[in-house]
Amino acid sequence: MTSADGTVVRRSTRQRALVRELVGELDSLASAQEIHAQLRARGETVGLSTVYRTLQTLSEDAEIDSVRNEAGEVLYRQCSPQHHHHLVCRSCGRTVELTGPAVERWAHAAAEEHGFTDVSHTVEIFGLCAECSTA
Amino acid sequence: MTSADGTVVRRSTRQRALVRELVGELDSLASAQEIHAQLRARGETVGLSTVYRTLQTLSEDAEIDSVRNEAGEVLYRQCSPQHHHHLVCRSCGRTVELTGPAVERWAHAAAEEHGFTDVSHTVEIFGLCAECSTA
DNA sequence: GTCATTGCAAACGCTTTGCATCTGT
DNA sequence: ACAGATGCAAAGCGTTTGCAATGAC
Repeated sequence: MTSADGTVVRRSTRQRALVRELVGELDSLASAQEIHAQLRARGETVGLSTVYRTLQTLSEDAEIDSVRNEAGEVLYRQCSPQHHHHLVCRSCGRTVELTGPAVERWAHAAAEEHGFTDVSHTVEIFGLCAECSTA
Repeated sequence: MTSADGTVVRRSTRQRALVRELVGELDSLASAQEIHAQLRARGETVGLSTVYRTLQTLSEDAEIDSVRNEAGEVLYRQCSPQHHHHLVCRSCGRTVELTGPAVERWAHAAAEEHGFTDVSHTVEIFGLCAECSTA
């Protein structure tokens, strides 16, 4: 349901707190399955579907970011509130946040030039980080 | 296997020709399933797995481009040989090719600055095209 | 007490693969 | 004839969902 101001009501449960906490500690993008595995590794008992559902709602509520990797998996991470993009290591998942006003401008200019409205864009850079390059 | 110069050998079959032809006629991105459906609609008999495999090899051979949409499906389209990006209409699927040397430079510079190697990037702009905006 | 949330197992949708057959070379 | 290509059905894989039980409010 939704409360008076239109905000969706979310109950605070043990599972939700666990997922939020773990995502907050991440220093790289992680899939729902990895997050679930890490929680279980800590001895916590959380259902996989609960992790999926929680990550979805957290993402909807803009508490966390989600991107799709080249393999089609959805990866999550808690990020800075401002708009930005990611530099992602294909091997270890480490991420670096990038802000690129130039890219934003380019995207909007290109879109408007072709009469497009309601523009959004995706920019992801994948590569091997320094560590994974040498390993 | 591979021929002397390392190029992968591809036999020219009826199915391969059909897929290549249909993709060549596309004016928007299409999934393997859509391509398969269109071929069948024309009365052609091609197996779905053959379409998948053919699109993969065409993509490997750089004859066609592939991108993953927000739903996680892989979409294909025949494109100009040079590196470029897409401006895609969320409503009708129409695409416009964009070349943005500035973006390429930005992506590579950002990656190298952080010690990343073997860099690739994805830049997709989604919006509503002029027609779909007014409709 | 209500109703969101949970957890399991089953279902889903896209894609890949095993394997016997077919076919380009 | 050899080895790639095909097509079917089955498997894979990440993700979603139905449903009864649980727990937050």
